[in-house]
Amino acid sequence: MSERRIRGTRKKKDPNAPKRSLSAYMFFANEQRDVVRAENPGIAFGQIGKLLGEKWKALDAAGKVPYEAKAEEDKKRYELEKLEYQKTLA
DNA sequence: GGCGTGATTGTTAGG
DNA sequence: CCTAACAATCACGCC
Repeated sequence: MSERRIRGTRKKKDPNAPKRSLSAYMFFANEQRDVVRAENPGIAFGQIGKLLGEKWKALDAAGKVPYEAKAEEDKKRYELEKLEYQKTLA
């Protein structure tokens, strides 16, 4: 039953809440957003979302590499904040 | 020792 | 301001 808790009501979890990190999608979306939207002037968000996601994997495992790479480095970013958060929280 | 959970991340668009 | 598809994530805490 792991239905990704559809973001209905974000609840607080930690006092400092370091917030995890981004995902490969976020980095990929960062580039697609201006690209996809540029090719789809006036496209509705609902369509972009789908069209974006299908293309996301549609490109190539190596294509997402750069995004993955950033996702990994971003994680480290969160890793640090969370570490500091734990220490400061404790 | 292995497990599941929840929380979060960012984009788009419009009322 | 918020939500919803789209996807990944993945660290955290726990017995």
